Amino acid sequence: MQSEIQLFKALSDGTRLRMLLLLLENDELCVCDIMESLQIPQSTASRHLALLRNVGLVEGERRGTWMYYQLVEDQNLGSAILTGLRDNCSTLEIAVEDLDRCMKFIATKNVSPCHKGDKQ
Amino acid sequence: MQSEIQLFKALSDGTRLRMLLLLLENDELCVCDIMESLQIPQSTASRHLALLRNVGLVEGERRGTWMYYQLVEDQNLGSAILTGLRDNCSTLEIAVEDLDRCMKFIATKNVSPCHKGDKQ
DNA sequence: GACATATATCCGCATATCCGGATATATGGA
DNA sequence: TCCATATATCCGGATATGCGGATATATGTC
Repeated sequence: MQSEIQLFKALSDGTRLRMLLLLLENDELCVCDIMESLQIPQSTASRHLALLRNVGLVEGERRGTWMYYQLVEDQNLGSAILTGLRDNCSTLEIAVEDLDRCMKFIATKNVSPCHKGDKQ
Repeated sequence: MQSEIQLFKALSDGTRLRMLLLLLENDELCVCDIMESLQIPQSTASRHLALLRNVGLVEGERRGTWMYYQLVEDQNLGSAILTGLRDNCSTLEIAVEDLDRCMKFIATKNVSPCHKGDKQ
């Protein structure tokens, strides 16, 4: 049952739950999207995403310098949990705020891709 | 989302998962049933059961000197997880062994209630 | 190849969790 | 009330986890 234990461990952290909630609302996000949305340092974002990937909740795909992460569909236990997580938590204030920052940041990127909007 | 975090924390421990698997197969169990089944000290059994109770996965009812624990039905996220847990883990060797010891111990108790079968 | 950006990993420190023996509490019976 | 049994809680030590700055790696551009 080690894999189930690791799955639940991965889920038992607020930062990682926020990441999953964000990915439930976005097909894919890169690391900088997530650090901006959750307002956390890059090393923290990357470390948590690596952990989520290790337990199979998330998968990453490199495109250029960016790593795009998305939820893994069709996981045994995981999918049921993610559904329940959305039902229970997606309207929480912090989740709404995260998503709001996310949308704003992505909109900025469309003007100037992944340069934090520092120039045109 | 603190309650969800606490729920997942409670689930991210092998001893507690084994307890839940055991309770999925038995309507109710007292602490001594569980310590015998899992072969763990009494303080460990009691501590983990208290934690499971605190997150609402389990409820306890005192009957005489015994505390009988059972799963809480109709939990939001919890019920879906317990179902998935049974599907994934109930046939694991350790779960089968735990259940086997449990059945044997309960049979012994029917001869001599909760005295570890040390006399008739 | 030199450089800039994006991401991953390393490291030390702070905090949380697990374990199980020792102790405290609760209940029933003599 | 005293005692035995069942359970709960306390405690200290070992291990695990989270954090974020520093550093390493990867990729694209010039």
